[in-house]
Amino acid sequence: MKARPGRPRHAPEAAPAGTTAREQILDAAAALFAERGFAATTTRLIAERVGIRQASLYYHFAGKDDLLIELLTTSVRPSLDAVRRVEALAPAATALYLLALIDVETLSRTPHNIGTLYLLPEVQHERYDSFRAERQELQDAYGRLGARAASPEVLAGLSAPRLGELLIQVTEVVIQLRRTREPDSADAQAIAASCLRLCGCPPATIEKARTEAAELLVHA
Amino acid sequence: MKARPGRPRHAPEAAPAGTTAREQILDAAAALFAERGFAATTTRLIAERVGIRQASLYYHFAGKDDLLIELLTTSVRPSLDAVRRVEALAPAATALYLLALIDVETLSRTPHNIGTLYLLPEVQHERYDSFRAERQELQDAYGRLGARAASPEVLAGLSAPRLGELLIQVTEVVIQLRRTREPDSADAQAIAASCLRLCGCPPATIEKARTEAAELLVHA
DNA sequence: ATTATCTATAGATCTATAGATAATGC
DNA sequence: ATTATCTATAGATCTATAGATAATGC
Repeated sequence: MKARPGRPRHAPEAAPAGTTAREQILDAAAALFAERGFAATTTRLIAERVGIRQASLYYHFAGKDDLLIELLTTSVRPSLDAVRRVEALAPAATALYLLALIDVETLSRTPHNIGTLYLLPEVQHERYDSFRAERQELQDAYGRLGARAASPEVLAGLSAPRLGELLIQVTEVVIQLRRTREPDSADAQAIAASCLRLCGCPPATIEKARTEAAELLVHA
Repeated sequence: MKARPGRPRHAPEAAPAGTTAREQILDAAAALFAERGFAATTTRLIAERVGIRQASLYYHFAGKDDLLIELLTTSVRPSLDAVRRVEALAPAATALYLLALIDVETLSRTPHNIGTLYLLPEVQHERYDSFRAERQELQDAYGRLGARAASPEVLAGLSAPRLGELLIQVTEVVIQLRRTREPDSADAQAIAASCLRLCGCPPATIEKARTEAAELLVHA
């Protein structure tokens, strides 16, 4: 935590004050993993961006894998926290709207579009099981909320788990979107509304959810 | 094209009859790229799967990049063909439903879940510009059809390009879905219906689109 | 003669470890 | 003395090229 002693770096440089070496490394790794993928990112590249030598990474992390694991787990956390805060709310349409909104805002503001990491092929490996399990929790929550908010005819053609897959997929459009532009709050509202629409909620319900969600956000 | 002469392979083996060496290589590369990503797939691994030596790949392809380029371009083609067949149809809801349906079925049946390749970080590189341009065409078509099918209140909050992003994102849930199970035609119908619902189409319109689309598919 | 493969290998990485060293803190 | 870095390097790749060779076709 405290960053004090130790031999100085060869590059005396631009270390943003108040960040530990660990944080600097994770940040550099996040940027590179998101941009070029995991396998194509070398430890040398990460070190260069931090301003240290390649071998110095190993003082802080046991290997490249550990970097990705840490980045992945800290990235779902905020969404799962949002689930806990939101799930008990009624009506379900409002809860779902709010979850989508928070999720999209989080993905929008995360440095280096970290959501991209979910898409890396490496994440399918069992080494990252526990991350995928957390992600599945989030998806299940979307499924439960969606099923509560959905009209009966929608549910006839779409089980809760399938709904969860669709809804999380809709919110994550923001990851793709960030590749071409900076998402704004109109994007977030549009995405959250799309979730409800996909559930078959009528316009009045969506409008109500929108205002109630805005209300709830102010009070938090 | 003809596969005849040439020194025999060291592995006398299981080459599926009627496939050229080129095709065998592309197929092996597709499977590996989809499973482990581009950078993590070595030319040796591809060659092993084909049953040839690593260096023999270079007789057929100039390098790894060319493999990915060829796989990507042949993978959007069918969807763009579907756009041309479908775009002029009326009502727009039926056209959109049909496009989504064809697209989902294509992605469902493609060997090795090739859609996964769209998600590879390498594809962001300018080397793959022309693929991304074709992909953008498809997205634009979704946007145009969606805008024609959407209710006015939906369009108030969502421009055609944004709608395109959302709709293509919804259809591509099938890529994620294939990672855990074999999608069936109920999945395809549910996804196509979700596209219309997201556009704010009322249930009656969706039902009509579904039957009309089925009708049109039989006649093709 | 032509073709499709093979063997061998150069040159360029890349990850991770071993051990030295330049700071601060006590 | 402790800490965080450094230098140096082993060992394991990986891509791509050069040139040889085992088939078929003429």
